[in-house]
Amino acid sequence: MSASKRQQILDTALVLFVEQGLEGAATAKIAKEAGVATGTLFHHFANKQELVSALYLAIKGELAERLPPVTSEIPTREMAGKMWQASMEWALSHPDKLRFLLAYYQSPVLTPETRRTAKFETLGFVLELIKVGQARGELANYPHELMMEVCHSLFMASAGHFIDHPDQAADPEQHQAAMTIFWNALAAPGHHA
Amino acid sequence: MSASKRQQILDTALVLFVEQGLEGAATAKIAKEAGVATGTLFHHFANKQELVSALYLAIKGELAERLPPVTSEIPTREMAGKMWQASMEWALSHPDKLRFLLAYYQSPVLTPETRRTAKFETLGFVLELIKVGQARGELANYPHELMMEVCHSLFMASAGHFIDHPDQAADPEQHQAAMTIFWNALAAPGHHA
Amino acid sequence: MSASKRQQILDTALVLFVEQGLEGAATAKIAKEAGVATGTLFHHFANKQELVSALYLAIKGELAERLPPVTSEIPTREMAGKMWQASMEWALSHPDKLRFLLAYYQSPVLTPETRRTAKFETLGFVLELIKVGQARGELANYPHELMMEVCHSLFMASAGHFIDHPDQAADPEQHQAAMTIFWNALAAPGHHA
Amino acid sequence: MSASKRQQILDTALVLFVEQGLEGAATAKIAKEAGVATGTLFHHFANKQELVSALYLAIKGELAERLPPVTSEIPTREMAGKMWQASMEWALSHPDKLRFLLAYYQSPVLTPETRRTAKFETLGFVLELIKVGQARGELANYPHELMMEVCHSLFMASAGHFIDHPDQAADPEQHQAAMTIFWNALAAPGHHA
DNA sequence: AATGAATGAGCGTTCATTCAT
DNA sequence: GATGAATGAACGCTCATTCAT
Repeated sequence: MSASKRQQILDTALVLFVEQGLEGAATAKIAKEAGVATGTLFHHFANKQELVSALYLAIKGELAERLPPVTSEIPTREMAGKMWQASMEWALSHPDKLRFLLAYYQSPVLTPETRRTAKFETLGFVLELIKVGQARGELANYPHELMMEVCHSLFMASAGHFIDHPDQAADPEQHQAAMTIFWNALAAPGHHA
Repeated sequence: MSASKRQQILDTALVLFVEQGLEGAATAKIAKEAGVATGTLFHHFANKQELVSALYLAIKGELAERLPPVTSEIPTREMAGKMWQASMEWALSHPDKLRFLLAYYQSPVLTPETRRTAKFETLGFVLELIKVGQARGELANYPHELMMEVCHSLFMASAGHFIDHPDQAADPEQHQAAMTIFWNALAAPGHHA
Repeated sequence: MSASKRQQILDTALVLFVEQGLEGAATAKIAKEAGVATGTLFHHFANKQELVSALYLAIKGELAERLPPVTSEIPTREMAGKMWQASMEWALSHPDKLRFLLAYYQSPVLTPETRRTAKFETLGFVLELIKVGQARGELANYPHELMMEVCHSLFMASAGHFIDHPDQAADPEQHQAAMTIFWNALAAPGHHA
Repeated sequence: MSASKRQQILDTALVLFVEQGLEGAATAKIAKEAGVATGTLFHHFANKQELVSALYLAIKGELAERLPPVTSEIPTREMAGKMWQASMEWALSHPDKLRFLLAYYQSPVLTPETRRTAKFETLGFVLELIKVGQARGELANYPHELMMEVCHSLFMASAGHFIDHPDQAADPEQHQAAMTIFWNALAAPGHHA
């Protein structure tokens, strides 16, 4: 029961944070909506800030889990395509989670520490993929940090776009377009689509 | 004096919002820091929400003002390059303003109305540029909304990256890389760098 | 009006602190009882702790004001008697104030800083009196700090006793006894009553 | 183990109450620090109030145990001196306990009932000593209650003073002075030191 | 007896906003 | 227009206490 109460709180917090913002969602409201007492929330999370961080990391972790392992047995473009597709499928089936990441990635309420953990622990595979692609000459030789930012922002922007416009998300051509944009942004000369 | 007080409030609000978040920056704190009375803030802005919106639109407007007019007399790639450079120069000389846009673009505290105004009034020229580029066959024929999201997110991510890493911002090669990524993302086949 | 609200809060706080203890008297209760809004209390005192300290120092200061100036023109015993009487009169006409000092002098809720201020700023005259008396050979040559503690505790205990037992406070002989105890405690050999 | 848990709780409560005040020391904190579960504390003490009272009475009782029995076979002054010395030795070797008594004797958190029990059950011998001394003409004929208050307050003040100033506690002359003050305060005329 | 997760009333404090001056 | 004291609802959080295990 205890673990489930913790989870209920996280689930409810996600919905309320996305709907009403971090400050719009009072801890008492979250607890009530989750069907637990106010005190229970603070039994599981030392304070509201920690609830936000825990939620952020849980979501990033969940995304990371859904992704296929990086392998160099297939061309980088194919590998990147699989990644993109898996991520996008996850995003479209968990729109609230994507929106939460989108809304608070840059917010000052997230500690740099939390951001860092999210970046390196859960997105380490992106860096790996970039290195492999560069070694094979399939990806351009831009600085790694810049490339990671580009990966992150293009995916987030595309996913957000599709979530905001479900009609367009239903069109495979648009998905194809988004993936092509992503690939062309980072491909080495001669490897563009 | 009155007009200047309004501006003092906006200037102070920007700094405090970026440093401490929207809710971390109490109106009383903003007023005090700006050197005006609490009540004065509410003479100039009906409520806090309006202060946030006014600040958001003022910043977007300031950015729009710095940009060169869209013209079809030069190749799209050159035009896009000028746009990118002018935007980036503005961003790097106003890091707080960029960070503010970055942090609150996706936040639920901004009304959809404000977001819409920002998008169409101040970023209308981006759409214009896309249309011109597509007509000439220099830009790919992706859906306009998707392309605008990509423009926005790539610029924001790159500018944020350079502001966070001033050492890398000093390297012209990195700026070149960022621009190339931007161009390649949207260029029509055969027009990649 | 503003100064009076501050005073209303102090007056109400005194009563509630004595009746219900520091923690029993919620800030909201104090404000309500004082006829002001909760926020007003915090407009005048940064936090509850500061309200307690301000009250403590205000009371000590009020007592100090009531006392006659130390002079060496009369015998030490007479001088001490005047002090004692003036203090006791004040205490008996402000029983709540005396009780407040009594209850919180040793409490860990008072910062050492506040205690120190009370001791030296408002009770400096006691030290002065002791020095004069010793110079004249009328007071015993015990260490000053010990003597001050004795002065303080004998007065507090006696005043508390009389406040708890109004019937005994009405008997001049008992007051005489208390004063004699006080004098004999500190008198030099040969000067006892 | 059970009896020892009760004792662990009392020991820990003493330390935390003295350090952080009655309200600063949450029952959960006490339990944790004592190495027992929250619920265990409430098995041994019906509620927090009872824990405080039990602690208060236990300490008073411990002090009473250390004292020599009152006898009329030696002069009152000698008897009082033995009492004072035994009490002071106990106080100096249990500074936290003394401080606890000091801090909460006057506090409204202690029920009058507890205070009364402490006064008559554990300090009955003081009254006895006073009566014997008066019968012999060695102590002044002041009202008993006043004399008991004086005994109590002088001892508490002196003990507190020595605990706060260990350097002065090391000086036998200061102890002599404190005892002389105590005796002179209550001695009958002609019996002063 | 012992545990510790759960409770929810109540706390100290904040803060957007008002309004008399 | 400008001021800042005053407001009070709402917040994050605490904590004595309970109870199923």
